[in-house]
Amino acid sequence: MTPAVAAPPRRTRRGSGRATLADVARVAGVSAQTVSRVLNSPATVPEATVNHVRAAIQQVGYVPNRLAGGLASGRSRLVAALVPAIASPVFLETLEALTQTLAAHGYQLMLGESGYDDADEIELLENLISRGPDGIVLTRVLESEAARQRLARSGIPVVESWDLTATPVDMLIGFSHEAVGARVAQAMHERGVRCPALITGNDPRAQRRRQGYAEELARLGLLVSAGADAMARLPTAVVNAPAPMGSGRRALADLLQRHPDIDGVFCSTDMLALGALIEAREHGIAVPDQLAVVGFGDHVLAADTSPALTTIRIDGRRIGTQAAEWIVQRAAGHAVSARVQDIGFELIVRASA
Amino acid sequence: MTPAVAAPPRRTRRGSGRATLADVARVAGVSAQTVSRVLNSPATVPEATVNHVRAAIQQVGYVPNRLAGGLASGRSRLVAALVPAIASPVFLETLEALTQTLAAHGYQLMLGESGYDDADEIELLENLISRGPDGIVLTRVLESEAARQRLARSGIPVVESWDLTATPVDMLIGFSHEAVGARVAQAMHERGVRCPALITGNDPRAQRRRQGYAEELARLGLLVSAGADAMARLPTAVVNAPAPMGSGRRALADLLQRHPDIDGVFCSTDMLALGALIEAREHGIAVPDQLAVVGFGDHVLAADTSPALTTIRIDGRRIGTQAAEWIVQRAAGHAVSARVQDIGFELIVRASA
DNA sequence: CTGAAAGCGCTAACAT
DNA sequence: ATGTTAGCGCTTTCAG
Repeated sequence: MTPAVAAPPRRTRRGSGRATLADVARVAGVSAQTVSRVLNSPATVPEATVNHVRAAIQQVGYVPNRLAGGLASGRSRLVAALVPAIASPVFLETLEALTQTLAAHGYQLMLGESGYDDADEIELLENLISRGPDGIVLTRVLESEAARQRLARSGIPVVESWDLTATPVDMLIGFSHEAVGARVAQAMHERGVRCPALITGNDPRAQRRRQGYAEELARLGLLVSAGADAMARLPTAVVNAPAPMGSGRRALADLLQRHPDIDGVFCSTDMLALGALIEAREHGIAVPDQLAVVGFGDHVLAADTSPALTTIRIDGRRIGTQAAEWIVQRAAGHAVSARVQDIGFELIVRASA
Repeated sequence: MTPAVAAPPRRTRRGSGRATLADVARVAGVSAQTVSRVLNSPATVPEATVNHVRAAIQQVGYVPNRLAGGLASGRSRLVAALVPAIASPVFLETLEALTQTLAAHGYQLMLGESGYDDADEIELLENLISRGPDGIVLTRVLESEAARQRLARSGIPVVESWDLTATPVDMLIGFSHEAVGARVAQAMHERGVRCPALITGNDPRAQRRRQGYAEELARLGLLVSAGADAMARLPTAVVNAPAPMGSGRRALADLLQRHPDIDGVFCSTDMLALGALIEAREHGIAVPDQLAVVGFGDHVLAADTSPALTTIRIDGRRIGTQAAEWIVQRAAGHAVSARVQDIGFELIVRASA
């Protein structure tokens, strides 16, 4: 009897049970490396080998583990998106275009919700960064300096969007909210509105539209009351964002009471504008003849209200598509041609103004 | 001169440049394992060590790499959600609750868009699975057998939702679409509707609501035309899903032409119901006196239309929260108490019916 | 064109 | 209570 030789202590950690590259390699009779090449750069492998390996992949039902791939390559093919509120419809087109474009390139979207305050923003960013995303898309510009620095330091490609700023962290695609306000002011003027008013949410970007609107109205001589500060002279109702339709109704009722002679109102979202339309009808005020109403966002309902809503349209899909393409390019090591893009906006003239 | 000894070939691969566990360990003068424990199970480490290590973490600005952690532990703390269409508002509350609940447990959501056809479903699932999610949430039940098997085989916890089925892949939370239809039929009956009609999308679940509605109406003796097939006897307009409001307007116009005497209409979405409300007004038909209108979904606008919309409310947030909790429990190795949950629905009676 | 070795950053298993 | 070792499954690097 041969003396029993103690087997070396075996630390066993069994894997997931799923087939691995090595399993495929064994079946195909090649090295793991070759299988990896077939998967990632088939052009560098002879066609016969490619086919042979692909058959083995099928046979063992291999699904790559991209966590492992990401760890080894430093490219996770994951992109993080941060939105203020998922349930808000504004960014849906952007999210959708982002997801679709990323998917077309083999990337996957991770979704984070930041809320409207900056409080936990850093923590959330940290959490997303810990997943090693190849890019981060924000549907706003970063305001907190801490968050800006944190992101800049991370070296991860960042796209800020839905706004413009002189100091983007990295890439930027959006439009000028001040210009939107000014454009609506001009439209009011062209329509012959004499006493324009405003219903607006209290979020920073709506406030910037408010400013552009008030200043352009002042320039056009459409602010009747006296004073240097255009915003103070404009009949205005401010509501909490995100504002439901009911807020628009109450806001218009309030405005009409305080300023019975208003004959035009710019609403900072279509939702508010819908409320205004309904409230106007209740008051027997004809839209657009007695009151011109302009919204913002070109909500799906805007074309179907009666009267149909005149509004500002932003190409949210384009923002998502461009953000995705920038990030994919960067991840592929290519430089991005333009890092800042102003996509403007469009005034959609319908019946309400 | 000492003979030059060839240095052993050095395969160098520099990492990301970010601080690692080992860096923290070096600074703190402990092993990497201890740092890991401080991060993942601080209760097992003396407080003094915890504080000491935390200071080192701060000092080097360490952010864990969860790709690596996920690979090593087999738990990615990533959950995949698959929705038919991101831009559709129906699942937003669910998505939001899901994201929030997962975030509270340190998990992150990956979002996938399946479209309304099953074509690329498997491919998309494969893609998500390759990321090693700790769970998959579907806002539907899986219909394709291939996809069901694929998921069952994967061993990943799966939650199907927004529907019920006798054969869930794994966990299930939803409600009966047939029961919704039947409940609306009863409501029509209680209101004294004599000639009920239907405007419906052509998606499978709307069709099941249609069936429940038609059968209950037949039982109540509210289908005037003769025949055995309840669905065939119900005045119905079918539109393509996802249906915009305009489809509802056209559908009602069409119905009124074909069946001038209808006095109640169930719309398979609130969006269609809004269109019906508007079209009724154009025709000078009083809602609810001449025409009762019931929607589905309790859209944010439903309470603010005039007249306010009677509709069916589904607790989408609850679905998201429960799905997240189930998956987190499973990932923690706990068994889940109930694998199937019927959350029912609520008829919200407002002015339109 | 193909393969072997090394290592991505972390955690599980074992040992002290 | 803490450390050591051996992977997780893949890709990069280098050698043929």
